[in-house]
Amino acid sequence: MGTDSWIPPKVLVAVDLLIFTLRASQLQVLLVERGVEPFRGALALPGGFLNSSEEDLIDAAQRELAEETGLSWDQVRLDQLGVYGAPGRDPRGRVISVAYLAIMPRLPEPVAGTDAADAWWIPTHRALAPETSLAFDHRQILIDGVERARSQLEHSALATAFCGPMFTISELREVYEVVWDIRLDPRNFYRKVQSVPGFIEPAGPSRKTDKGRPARLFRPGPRQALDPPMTRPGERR
Amino acid sequence: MGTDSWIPPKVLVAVDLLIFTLRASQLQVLLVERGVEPFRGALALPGGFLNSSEEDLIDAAQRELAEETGLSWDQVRLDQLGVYGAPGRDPRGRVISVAYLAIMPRLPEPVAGTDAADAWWIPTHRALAPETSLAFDHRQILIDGVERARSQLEHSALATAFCGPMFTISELREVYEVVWDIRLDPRNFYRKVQSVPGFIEPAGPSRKTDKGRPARLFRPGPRQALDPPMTRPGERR
DNA sequence: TGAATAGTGTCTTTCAGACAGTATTAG
DNA sequence: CTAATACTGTCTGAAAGACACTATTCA
Repeated sequence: MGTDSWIPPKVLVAVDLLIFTLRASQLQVLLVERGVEPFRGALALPGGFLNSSEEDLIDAAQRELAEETGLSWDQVRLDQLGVYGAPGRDPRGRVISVAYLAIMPRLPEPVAGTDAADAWWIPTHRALAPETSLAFDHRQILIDGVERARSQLEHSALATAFCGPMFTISELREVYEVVWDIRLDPRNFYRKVQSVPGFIEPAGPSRKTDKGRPARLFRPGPRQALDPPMTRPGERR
Repeated sequence: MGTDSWIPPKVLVAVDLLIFTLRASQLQVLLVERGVEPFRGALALPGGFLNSSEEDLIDAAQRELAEETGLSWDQVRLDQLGVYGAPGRDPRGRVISVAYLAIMPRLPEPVAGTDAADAWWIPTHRALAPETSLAFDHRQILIDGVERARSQLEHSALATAFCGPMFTISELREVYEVVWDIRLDPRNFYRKVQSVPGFIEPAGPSRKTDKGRPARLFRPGPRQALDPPMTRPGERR
């Protein structure tokens, strides 16, 4: 349209990571303190620009994930959350950012990042509190990511990603209770979760201890899409 | 990391549109014939590059939508489907494409595009048939878009977007039947759809004619998220 | 022993699906 | 009238939620 001399603009492309985990019975997100302008000193999602014109987006996300957490490829599933590309979102110029969602199993240690001495787990409710200011449009990305995680618990086996390779049904129930911010009946949950084919599988006759009677251990099953879905109470009606 | 002289790469950004509608009891998608290389002569999704560094992504999508269909802003809802940015997807160089999903009401006329004498409605099953070749990775985008539309029918009021401002419950049912490719019991659907609060509202005492008894007219209700959701049969168990 | 958590059985309510039957139009 | 579609009523089976009960551990 118009003259032949028009040339489409090129823009910078970044990837940002929403890394969620469960700590202290809270949904927490990994945030870094920015060491450079803009937003120096503010909290932000870990991320960065593409390394080269040949780097795939998902590869860039996995590279950032490895840099921040030490976890690499096939240990953590990355889901594309969306693109954030409003013209004014980065004061340095036009940058569009592709956000990825990652879930990490509950870990007792702080972060254990490689070059991430400036990274912390922050409860999402605190990260989203009015007094916390996040760089760029990362507050909106975080809001969208929490909502995505909540939704994914219903229809996918995402919840098991919050647990280790072995877990009890109580631990799995805590994932739902924390992310959805509700209480679930342990007995109904117990049977419900086992009735979904392929969701979880018994993991040997082993057991585990905590406070009362030892619980059976399970591992994630083969199914990614849950059918029938886990129904979120309070959403109905 | 590394030297200070490293400069992140800039890439071209495109928007591509998945425009769906219902025609002849089929889910159809608007495709254009490419007039230039690469993929000259092949079918492709309508789309194009950002106009300028200051253009917002959604604005670019709406601009393309207006160019292809004449429909503008607030007439059609656009949902971001995702980013497609594999390094080799465009032979011209690195291009990442943001795909948007749009639903248009059923229209009797062909296309009525402005500059789109080379645009056609194609049934999705034909566009996805092995003998049809689509440019770039547009086949994958189409696959993802169809799946997104199917999923959205369950949890959102997207189905009403396929209808005009007034519709009968039979027309709404046809949307579900076509997109999900199933048959639904008209009587159960009739009550189910009215029991979801805010989904549809009676639109005056008016009526409409087709073949048998005239049907009441409805209009879209205020709710975007459906609760309880419409359940897709065949998905359960 | 009691406290705490794991796991089972069972009842009730709710809702999706099946389907008979009535209402209103065109021909 | 018949054919066709719109709409209503009712039954049934499956699943969600409530909750009593038993099992197994620790202190």
